[in-house]
Amino acid sequence: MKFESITIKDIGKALGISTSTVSRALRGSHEISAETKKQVLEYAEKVNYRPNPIALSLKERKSRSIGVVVCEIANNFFSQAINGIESIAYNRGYHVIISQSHESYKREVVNVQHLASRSVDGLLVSISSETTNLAHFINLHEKGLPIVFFDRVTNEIITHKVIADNYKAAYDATVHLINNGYKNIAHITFAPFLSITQERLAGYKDALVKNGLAYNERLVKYCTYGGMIAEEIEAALSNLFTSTEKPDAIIAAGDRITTCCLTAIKNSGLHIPHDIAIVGFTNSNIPELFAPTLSTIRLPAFEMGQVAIELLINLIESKRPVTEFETKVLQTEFVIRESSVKV
Amino acid sequence: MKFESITIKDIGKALGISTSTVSRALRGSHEISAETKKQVLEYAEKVNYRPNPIALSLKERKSRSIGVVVCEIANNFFSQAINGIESIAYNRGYHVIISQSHESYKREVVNVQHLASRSVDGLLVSISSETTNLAHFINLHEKGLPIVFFDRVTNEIITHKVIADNYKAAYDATVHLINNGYKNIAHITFAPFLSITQERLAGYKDALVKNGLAYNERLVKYCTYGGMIAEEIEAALSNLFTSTEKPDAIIAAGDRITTCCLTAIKNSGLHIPHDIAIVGFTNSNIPELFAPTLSTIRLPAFEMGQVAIELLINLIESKRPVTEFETKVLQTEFVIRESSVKV
DNA sequence: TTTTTTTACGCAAACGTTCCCGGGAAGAAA
DNA sequence: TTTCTTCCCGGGAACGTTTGCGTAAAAAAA
Repeated sequence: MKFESITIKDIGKALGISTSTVSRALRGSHEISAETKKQVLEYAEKVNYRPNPIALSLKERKSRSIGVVVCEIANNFFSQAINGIESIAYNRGYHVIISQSHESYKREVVNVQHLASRSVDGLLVSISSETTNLAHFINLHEKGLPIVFFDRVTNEIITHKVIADNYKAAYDATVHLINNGYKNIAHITFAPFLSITQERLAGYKDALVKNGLAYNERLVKYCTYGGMIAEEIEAALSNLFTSTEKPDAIIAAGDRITTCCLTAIKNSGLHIPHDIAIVGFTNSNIPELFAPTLSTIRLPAFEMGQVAIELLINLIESKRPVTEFETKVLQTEFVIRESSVKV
Repeated sequence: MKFESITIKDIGKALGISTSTVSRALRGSHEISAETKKQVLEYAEKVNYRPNPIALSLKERKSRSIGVVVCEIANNFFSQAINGIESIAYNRGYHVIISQSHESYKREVVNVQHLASRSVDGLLVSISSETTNLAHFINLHEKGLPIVFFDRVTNEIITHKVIADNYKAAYDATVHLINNGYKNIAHITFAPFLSITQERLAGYKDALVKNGLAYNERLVKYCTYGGMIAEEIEAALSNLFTSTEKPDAIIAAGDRITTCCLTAIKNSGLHIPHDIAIVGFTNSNIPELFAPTLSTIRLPAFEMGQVAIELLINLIESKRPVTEFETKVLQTEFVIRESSVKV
């Protein structure tokens, strides 16, 4: 099955003029007579002519499309971020091609290569939790492909970055729990190499220390697969609860981790927040529907997406090589609900 | 900023052979000597040659990309469906370009036109709730662009369709509520023109009638914007609760509608399931975390995506025009939890 | 040796577009 | 009348590939 469409050549033939004249008329060149222009424009309108973007891409060596690399879109944070990305990209005439790594290094590499070979003009990336080797990004970046990282970023590549203030978020959440009388605060988080993990861990640590509590690394559990695998989180939890230093509070670092924790706690018969408190990093829009209602740290996902795509498009459209890069830090939103306040 | 890459011309020049020879060597043509092939292959590998897909698209008049038109990806059903779509598309060498209508007819039209002009090879569509005029699809379809509808389908276009068994789902849910002693069962659903609305409504009606209850149209509320606008749902609810025929149960037709109903009921101080029961069509993966746990009808989103993309790719790759179309009906999953069972 | 076949490769066109360059016609300046 | 501008427009190359056709050299057959 094929899908024929009208070309500039067809118009030229129909009107008895050359393709170059048609092209120029369409672009409103001054060196085409008003009469010819009118004729071409009218005919093009009549036959509903649409320039072939593929031919244009070939000629201009750019595709007006940008690639997005995230772990998965079935995740509140990323789907909201993609909404932000799309809202801007569309207006600026760019297409968005989304690919999911599912937290797998291998798939990330494949996806990135695929996107690059599809000639995307730039990449918007949130690194997978399995990724420690960044060669696939570095290669492309060195060849001149504009890349902007968001949320899960890296210091190994000097470019624009957009992150949330994870340090402050974790700090505030920890202080909040301490102020509510919790003393054994666990932190269930992503893979240790991820920037978000490190930022949050730092905030968590500092809050503990500044409030006279010791940092206990046995209370920190890393989920290498970022919660894609429920067993991983359950293992972390059972490990916590069987240890001698049982936590009385948890800070969960992600959407899945949070819901998994809630389920596990519920199944274990513990009472929230009496036996254990929980604060979750989640962009769920229904934290009030949980029982008890869930205290959350919400990332500015939509805005992060918007800022990231703005930066990327600026990079793409910049006439001269950009040498000054910035890291934008957006504020998170901390909403205290029942799950972290003892009654 | 631009991003140069290696072409077969470069390879030819480097090896002192023509581009056609390089092309043929790369494709493993039999009319190229083993020696030359080896040379070319090795060199291509060495410089990391990647064929330019844009040039290929131009030549073959297809882009190996397919467009997906949904309401929004920040929705469990659609993000799961997209996962299904991607899982297949990737393996078969297709790119997926996602666009969101946000339940707006205007945006749907713009998106579809945009996708078409980007030369997608086919379209996977779930119609927006505002859409009553299908001209934008009919046009493209008549020009030969393969389209497969899923979830929200239409009878105005003869092509493959993939839907859930909405009739049975609604029927079963209604019967379940009746069996649990509920008599005034309300149905809060999408726009009346949507196929899913009609299918569910039919199941709901038939279940009532077959169980000796009268169908009361005042208990059915339509949300034209499919729950994108919370006020719409709230209005429907307050309308229901202030009427003389107060419902004692609700069947909510979508993700957003369900959560919105839960919030509203919670705020109104009513007790679920004592004062009012609720069953929701939702693909949320945390219905157990709600209080009370939520009885749900889950659509086979992932499978629907998979089946739809399979059908679409078959259509695209079919040598001869396809005249036999099918409508696949997949089964839903009904899980009864606390919200619909009186204690 | 001559003729035929096979092998291995190059040329050029095509996909749809833009844009440089060149040139004819008409009008203006000499 | 001749020369110079100005105004319009067409030819053709280029972007990266594939592919039909042509052909020189080598191999096989005569």
